[in-house]
Amino acid sequence: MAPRKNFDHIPHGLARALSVMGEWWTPLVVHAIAQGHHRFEEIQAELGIARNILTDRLNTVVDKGVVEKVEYTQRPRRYEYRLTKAGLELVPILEMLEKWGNKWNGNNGPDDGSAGVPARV
Amino acid sequence: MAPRKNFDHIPHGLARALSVMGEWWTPLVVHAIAQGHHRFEEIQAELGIARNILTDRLNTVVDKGVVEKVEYTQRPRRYEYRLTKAGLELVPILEMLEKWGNKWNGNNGPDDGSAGVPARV
DNA sequence: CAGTATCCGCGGAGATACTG
DNA sequence: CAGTATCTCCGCGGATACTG
Repeated sequence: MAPRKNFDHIPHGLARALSVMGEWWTPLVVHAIAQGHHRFEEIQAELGIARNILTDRLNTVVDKGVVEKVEYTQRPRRYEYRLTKAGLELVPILEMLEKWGNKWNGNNGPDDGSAGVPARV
Repeated sequence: MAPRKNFDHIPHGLARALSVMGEWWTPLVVHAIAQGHHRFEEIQAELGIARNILTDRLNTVVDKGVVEKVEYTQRPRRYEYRLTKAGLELVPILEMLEKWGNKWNGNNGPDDGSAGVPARV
């Protein structure tokens, strides 16, 4: 059934948080914004995400209350994206995740060190 | 293209970590194991995940070096799943995520409080 | 009990072209 | 510059039946 599942029986906000993570671009977008990339093209260039998807993720993230649009000129209506409080609080978590990712680069090797996945990508 | 993307230009372990998160069941599986559910059926029952997907996620997670299979009887070869060091280090992060999810229950409401996503499902 | 095998739907993501 | 609109691909996930 893919996301949007019935998480009810899972007694965790984790599931809720993961409904955000389900779209794996979302945290990257949040991270990019946290890095100071506030405009559409900036984020797009930074991440190399498809434009339509970026629009979509931005909506998601605004919807979730993690990011808000701030008008920065109104002649041609232009917005930039800023983290909300919720978004800001997500950042350190993303950073921990990042550190974790760097440390165990997708693989730790149970005990021999040879082990699995040699960087799938 | 979905996961397995070319994350190379994204200078973060975050992307790496997210390749694990891409499958949104993965963290839930890790969490379930951390909770003390070490056997297939336990995890399956706990999460309500489809069996084939569970097999798949379990493989992913073993592959990533987050979980390891431990044989607990060899007459009928039976394994249980235990977190590796990498897996253990992931747990507190999941917990932060969980707290975050609980706090901002998928929405904070930019300023009105009515806002978005009222539990999509 | 612990998986494996099939079949299928949905939606996330990519590429690209177009608009204000 | 900041999106929107289309179209397609494909992998995640669900359901279910089968095997050791």
